[in-house]
Amino acid sequence: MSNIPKQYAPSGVEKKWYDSWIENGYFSSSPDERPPYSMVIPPPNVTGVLHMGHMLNNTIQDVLVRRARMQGFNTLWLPGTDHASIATEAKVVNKLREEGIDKKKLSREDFLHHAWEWKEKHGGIILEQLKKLGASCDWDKTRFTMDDMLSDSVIRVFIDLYEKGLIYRGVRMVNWDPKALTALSDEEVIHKEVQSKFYYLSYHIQGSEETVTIATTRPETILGDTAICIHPEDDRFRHLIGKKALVPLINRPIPFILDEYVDREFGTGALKVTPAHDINDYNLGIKHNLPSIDIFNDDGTLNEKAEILIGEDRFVAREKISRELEAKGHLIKVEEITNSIGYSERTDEVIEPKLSLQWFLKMDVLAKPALDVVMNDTIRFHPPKFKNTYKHWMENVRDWCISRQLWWGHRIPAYYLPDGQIVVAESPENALIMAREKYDPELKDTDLKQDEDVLDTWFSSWLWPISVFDGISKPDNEEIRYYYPTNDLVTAPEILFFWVARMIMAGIEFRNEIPFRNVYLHGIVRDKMGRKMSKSLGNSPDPILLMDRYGADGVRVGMLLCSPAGNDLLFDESLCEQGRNFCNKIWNAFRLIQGWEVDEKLSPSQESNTATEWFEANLNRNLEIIEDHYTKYRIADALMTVYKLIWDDFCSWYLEMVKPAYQQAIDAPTYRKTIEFFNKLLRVLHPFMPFITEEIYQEIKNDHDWESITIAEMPGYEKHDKAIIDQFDFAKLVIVALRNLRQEKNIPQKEKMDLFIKKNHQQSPDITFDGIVKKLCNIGHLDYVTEKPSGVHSVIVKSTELLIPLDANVNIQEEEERLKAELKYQQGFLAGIEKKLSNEKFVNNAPENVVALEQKKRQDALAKISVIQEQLRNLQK
RNA sequence: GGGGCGUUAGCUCAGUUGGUUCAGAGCGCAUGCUUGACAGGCAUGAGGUCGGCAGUUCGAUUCUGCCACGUCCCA
Repeated sequence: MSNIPKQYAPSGVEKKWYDSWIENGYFSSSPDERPPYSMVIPPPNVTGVLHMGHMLNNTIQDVLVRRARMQGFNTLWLPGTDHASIATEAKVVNKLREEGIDKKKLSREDFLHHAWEWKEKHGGIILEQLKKLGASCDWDKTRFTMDDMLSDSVIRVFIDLYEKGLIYRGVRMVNWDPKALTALSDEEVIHKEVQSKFYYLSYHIQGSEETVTIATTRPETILGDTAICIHPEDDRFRHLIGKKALVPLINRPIPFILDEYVDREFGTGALKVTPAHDINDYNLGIKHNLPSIDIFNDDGTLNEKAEILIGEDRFVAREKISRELEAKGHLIKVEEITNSIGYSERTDEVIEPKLSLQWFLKMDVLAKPALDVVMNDTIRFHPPKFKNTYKHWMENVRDWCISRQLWWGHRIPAYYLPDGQIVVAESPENALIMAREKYDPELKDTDLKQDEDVLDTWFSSWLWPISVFDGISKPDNEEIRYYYPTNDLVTAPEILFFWVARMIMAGIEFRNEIPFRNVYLHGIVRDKMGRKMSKSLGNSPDPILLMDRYGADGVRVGMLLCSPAGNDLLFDESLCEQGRNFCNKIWNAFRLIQGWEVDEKLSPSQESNTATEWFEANLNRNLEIIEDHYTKYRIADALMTVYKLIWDDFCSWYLEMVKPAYQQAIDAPTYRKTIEFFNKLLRVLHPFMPFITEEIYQEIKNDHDWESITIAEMPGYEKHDKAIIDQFDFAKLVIVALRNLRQEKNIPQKEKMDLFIKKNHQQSPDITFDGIVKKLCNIGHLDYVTEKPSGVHSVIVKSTELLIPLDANVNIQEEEERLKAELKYQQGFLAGIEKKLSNEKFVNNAPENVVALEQKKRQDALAKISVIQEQLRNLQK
């Protein structure tokens, strides 16, 4: 034993086995006659580095995949990354700026050259990091959303949807990011409550001395005002109908309109209407046929339509115009209010609602079937509570703005003719052919101009489970037919709509089949104070350092222990410590067993036979429980069950039962049984802790076993004997009671003691575990008695009395108090049951078994009471 | 303002059709353990009116309603 270190050292072990797994191709998959188990990774951004969210997400996936592999499925976990238009373009632009290069001066081709260079250099970091975690992906199948195969799919899908009339181009109010200079989808806008100023401004009425006061948080937008709206039933403003107000500073006359949209209680009850810069005003503008004056440039500065403050940034303009309004007497007062402001998810810039010509995908047709398959459990969400959230979103879905004013991404395959006609085709050549056929046979290639914009990144991600198998372009290829639909998807609820919902839509639309059967939604990793982990707070541990410190196995356990499905998890490094300690526990069980000397001539003792019989039954019972947890996607519970099975049942109970005395040998049958148990336990544990289980498996496996635990068979549960488990549960109570007594009476474990057992109420002794009780409690003589001897201390377990002769005098008074308290509790308990049983309504209405149960409880209580009473009488003798 | 989700031990969470001595787990905490697998360990123990108030029921942590608090989404 001396040559095995006392503490498990993961560092060398993990690299060694990961390399070996890859070398042997255990994670590679190609279609064959076995049933498939497939899963696609939620592709991380190429800009990303591994954070705690990835750790959790990928640990869960790896657990599912490794288990499926051991269950004999042909398992494919397909890895990859997405191109992250906005984030990547921002990174590349910044990098170029640091090198003194201005993006605007580059051609599209040159810029893309830089972007690809950046991607090749940094884009694979995160996947490399996942290997350290032990991720059992098929790396040969690694995909990227801008690979040719996947890009083709995106373009084909765009064309298909355009031809179906689901994609259209239109002017809409979009969320404009003036920093990234692109439109964003609704989902990319984060609303925050902020303190704002509420400016009360008075407008002169044309041809009158009168004024009207409106309130706004954005005084600079008055320059785009085209009406003032009042409630039709608001008497305060009735006399103004038909007159015109003058926009301060520029004196543009604008009409009054009537609409019930106005909240009479809010502000002054008169609402300025700026259709170009507010979504609600925009809708009012359409309804009342108002002109729309867009006063902003794309970068958020004012343009010539504003008439004044041209070229100023919107926030500078706000300050300047408020001072000028005040100087000219238009500013009545300023209030502080909190309101909700939209920010760009990527750049944190305040979103400017902006009218703009964009490409949209109609959602209603696609959403309907995608909602149905979730509501009728064709696709199951785990936990199912997210069905509600999903439903709510799908029933209120709005058209998806899919164009982005960027270069990095899939360029929209729309081509404009000189007269503004549009053709949509997969290549410029095809576009030209189509344009000639449809519009003008004389057209030349230089007459066509391709749309400058690219598609939203999610417009490629939504195809991911299909496009990674080339299932769009080659719908009948072997891989897509074999691996699709995938089995499970593991992701976070925050991208339920961004991604999950859209994948479901795409699956149904393009394959007429759901993309996955189960969606496991895990929470967000937060710090232990409940704050989201972020770079700026610096509260996120570096996963790589964590794995160096605690081992990948330890960190995996740490992640999983705090991650019940669907809940956010408060991560604490001490959880990894717990994982590491668990490794050590297993390691030392290995040391113990490895150190045993085996004697082939010995036959097993009665205790060892009982122990193996019990553990076998107990193991199977736990395998059944674990199976049930997996079925319900309760990964944390499955792990905790294994954890307790190994630590408590195997190490603390079983090994202590069969452990030979100091410097004694163990008999061969018990030894072999113990190795067999250990082997099974390692296999059950392997999906959670792949490295240490392989390390030990390789040491204890037999010649006929699988060459690696990664491809070994996952133990299934067998029918087991429940009786012996119950017998042991009682023995356990006895052992704990005796240990407790030793501690109370200060009797060292080393000191042998004798034990008399008195069964009551005609119960006959069950001696199955007596040998084990003697061994674990260091009992000298164990005898059954019918009368209580004198000078013994007694402990009651159920209705059995344990009687221990003690040298020291028994403290009668203390004993009496203890018994009286116990008696009181039991009598109270009995009274409750009696009350229930004497209630006719209960006896008549409750199911038979419940009533029977209460009667049994009464019997037990009565029995126990009589034992206590007898003891009290004996004490007083 | 509208909606979703949640509130159980000091912390993080289980509790599966209302009924077992059912109020649980892990961690933490307390007390005691130095030879012989493991102090990254062993043993024992203490902690909760199941957010509040009503209701349904023979019986509610579990079902219903209202309220409070937290959190997320939408406007």
